[in-house]
Amino acid sequence: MNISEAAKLSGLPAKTIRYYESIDLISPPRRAANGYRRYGKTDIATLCFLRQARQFGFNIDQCRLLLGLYKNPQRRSAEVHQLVSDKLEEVDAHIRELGETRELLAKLVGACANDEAADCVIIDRLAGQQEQTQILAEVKR
Amino acid sequence: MNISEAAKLSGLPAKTIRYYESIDLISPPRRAANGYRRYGKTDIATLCFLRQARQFGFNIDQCRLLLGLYKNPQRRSAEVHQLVSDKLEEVDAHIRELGETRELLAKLVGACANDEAADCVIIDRLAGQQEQTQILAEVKR
DNA sequence: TCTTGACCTTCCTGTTGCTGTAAGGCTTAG
DNA sequence: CTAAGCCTTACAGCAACAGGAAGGTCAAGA
Repeated sequence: MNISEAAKLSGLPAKTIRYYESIDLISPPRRAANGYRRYGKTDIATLCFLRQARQFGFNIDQCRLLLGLYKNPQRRSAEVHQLVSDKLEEVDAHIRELGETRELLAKLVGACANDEAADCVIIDRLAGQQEQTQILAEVKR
Repeated sequence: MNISEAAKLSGLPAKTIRYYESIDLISPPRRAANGYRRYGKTDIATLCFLRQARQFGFNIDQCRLLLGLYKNPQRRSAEVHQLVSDKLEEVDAHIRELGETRELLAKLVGACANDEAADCVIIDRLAGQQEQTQILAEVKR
């Protein structure tokens, strides 16, 4: 099948498939006489695997590792487990960080007068607090 | 003061300050006779504002808007409120998305045998389920 | 037969928000 | 006089693609 059908079946844009080939994430497929790329079922399986892994938040390098394990019948499931639990921790850290940001933003939204006045708690907060003291110290000099 | 002191006081790398100037996020500072950039307290305040806004997750274009409001004494606090609550929603959406990913990853980690065997639930899951049926359909043809 | 439209190819550029590096000038201390 | 630690510009590169140009191919319809 041609690249557009491979794209449809795998759920990846054709552009992305070519890109993956260009960075040696997948091996170059056979070519038809006219130069068109030809994909088989194994290729589609690989592409699906990559789509899923990317959706799970693995970056390209991590996908490379996963793909290696996927294609290696000698793998130990513990290796896979390690990769995935590392990623889980990564995602957890990211969520915690975003959660903190969220709380701060929520406070700002709650504190803001939200009216026609120019006076704005948010602006004041963004302008900084501890920074202001630094600046005042500068001014006094 | 020179750029490196401005960097120290604002908490932004000197590189970033020059970058912000190059994309017209901040206005070019005065120059000393030797061509060095000279910064004053107002510049530092602006840079601090930007650092805070970036930490809150605002992208450069959003920072541009915020900065406009910051510098405009005629602003209405409602405009600021709007920008920030939009961002809050954005962050919430991001957190929800990551939360779903997290749950899926946790399930994978929990289901994996985590041993020396090659058999691995995670790999199977990443290889896809509904995709497999598609492939089987292909194979049968 | 010709043409139209839908494929396919490669190559180049742009995105976001910086960071790294090269190559060079200024300034100050020893 | 030299070494260090500033400063300058300009260009390249990161991730993970997306968009578009310029051109070749293929099947269907007038």
